[in-house]
Amino acid sequence: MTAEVISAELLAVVVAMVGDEPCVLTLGDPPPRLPAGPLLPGHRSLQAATRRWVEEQTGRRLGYLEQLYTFADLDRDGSPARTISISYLGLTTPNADTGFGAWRGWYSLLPWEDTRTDTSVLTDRVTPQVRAWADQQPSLASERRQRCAITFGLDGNPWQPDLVLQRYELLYEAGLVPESPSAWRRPDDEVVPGDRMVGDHRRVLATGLARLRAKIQYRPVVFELMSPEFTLGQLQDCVEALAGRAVHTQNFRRLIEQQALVEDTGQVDAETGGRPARLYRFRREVLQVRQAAGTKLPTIRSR
Amino acid sequence: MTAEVISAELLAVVVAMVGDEPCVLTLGDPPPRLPAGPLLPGHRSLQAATRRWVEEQTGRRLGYLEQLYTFADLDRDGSPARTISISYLGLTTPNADTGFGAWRGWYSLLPWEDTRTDTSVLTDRVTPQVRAWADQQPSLASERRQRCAITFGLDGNPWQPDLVLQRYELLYEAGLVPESPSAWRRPDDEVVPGDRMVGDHRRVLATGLARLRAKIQYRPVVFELMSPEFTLGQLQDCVEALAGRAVHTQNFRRLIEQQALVEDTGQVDAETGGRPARLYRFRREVLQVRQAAGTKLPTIRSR
DNA sequence: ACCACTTATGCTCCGATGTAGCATAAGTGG
DNA sequence: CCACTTATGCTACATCGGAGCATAAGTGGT
Repeated sequence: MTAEVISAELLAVVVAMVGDEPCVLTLGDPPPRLPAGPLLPGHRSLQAATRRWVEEQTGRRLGYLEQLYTFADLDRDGSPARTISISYLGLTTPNADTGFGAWRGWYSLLPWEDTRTDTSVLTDRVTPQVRAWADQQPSLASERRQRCAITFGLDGNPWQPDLVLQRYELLYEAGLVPESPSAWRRPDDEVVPGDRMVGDHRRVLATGLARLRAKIQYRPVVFELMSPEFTLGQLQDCVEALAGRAVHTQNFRRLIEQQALVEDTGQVDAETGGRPARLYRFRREVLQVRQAAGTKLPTIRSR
Repeated sequence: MTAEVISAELLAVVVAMVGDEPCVLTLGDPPPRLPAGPLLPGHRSLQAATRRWVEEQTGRRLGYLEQLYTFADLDRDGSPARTISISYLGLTTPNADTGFGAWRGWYSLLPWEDTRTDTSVLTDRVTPQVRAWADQQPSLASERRQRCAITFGLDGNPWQPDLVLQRYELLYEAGLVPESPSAWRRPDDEVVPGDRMVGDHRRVLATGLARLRAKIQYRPVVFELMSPEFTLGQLQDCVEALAGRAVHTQNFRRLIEQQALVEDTGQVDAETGGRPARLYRFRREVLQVRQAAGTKLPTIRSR
């Protein structure tokens, strides 16, 4: 009974805003994959190893980086040798975009998660399939219906943006994503829309998205995705893109201001298409003080 | 450049309430250690492996179990071969206590974290040492002072219960815990009180405690530590023990009731030493609905 | 029986916070 | 000059959270 021989791999979900779209850094295709690499003897720490691999494979330096989750189920891929995957979430800006790899929109990979303006993907392509799955097995129907209603916000339940992972897992279980074994060779129209990724990378992406959506509610991490100076409108767009939903503008501004998260630069951006907006800068000092207190976001406007 | 050969180990922080004391399951001594074991080929998943090892080593079945963090820094111990440690947080009740291992009070291991009634450890033994460390290097003093003030709630900053890990790490850096290399052979009175553990297990414990304190604020996990029926007073004691601080009783009750987390059993417990208390039962149904909404706790009574 | 003390429970006051909407400012392109 | 866009200021109102007062119903002691 000796310990299993194992190799460990680092997996990075690197997020940046490209225009109005939240994107993830991917390599190769099709299907695309996340930057990843094995843990080597020279690596000092897991975090350092992740930084190195991302830099080597994509030519990009990461700023913010936090550990996400460690996966090691036996059936992750077909192979008998087990790989432990330690995943990280990184945040950057797409500036100086000289690297390799492609910024791919989150919502091309998980389209049902974008409920900012158009919920037709959700209501037309996902919800019906999910409901059908629930009713498929009469003995489980009531339990499944409850679960669907909560994770997808059906039957009067609220849509909860940060249940990303629960939604993906339900779709996987239901065989509604092509990665699922039970979706083997299902035709495209019996499957939910959204580009697939290598292995379980789409699940890892969902884990990252879930974490990020949860985190922006209590830590000022949004600013890691902004350029040094920005208007409150841009900041709001960013938050809305991440959360996948619209926010009450006036309340958003008040909240940001009263928390003293930003300071006025005295400059204005006239390129807004409307009244020029003031430019602000993130007050990095608050990172010290706000270890716990965090950014609060106004809860979401009902439409 | 092949992948490093590695073994992976599961580490469990298993928590239960023994009387009024929150405890962690430990083995051996001195110094005590957390239940742990290598990942073996037969293990289906990391979580299953953790369950097995805990059961085998302590004779206890776990209920709630969630992944905490994965450690793999090169300098974790002296050895050149790297071990990846994947830590889990488990919650149980100490019922049917037939197993091996000892329930050891959190606060014998991290005494400064208990600010429920007596803060003398903190104010007499920890704060002065921490302050001294900050002032030790004039060039870093201002930065360090800020950090100390925030993590330990000095100079008007609020005490934040869930900064457990930050506090431990500061003490470690400052050489104020005997585990720290820079505390090598320091006499006991130049070190902060609290029993040490094997390796970095005390850091892992701090990670678990931090997670738990954060989590009880937004998920109804406290109930995993309660027996099936309990009074609101017992529930409050449990929360206070976990958070390490006192809570306003009336507000606590209001909060629990208005969230409909519990239901009245119709019975009473006359053993309270005062007016008999109603017995309640956790409404397991809410686990479904409350995936995100969570238990809110009233913030803390000022004394 | 009465008293001091303990825990349980009900209720109110008030300030902070969050939600929603109205109104105005200052640009753009026709 | 007008219609439209985005930015920004302000207010009314509901809800929530924090703190305290008051009462209920047990205990043990004299």
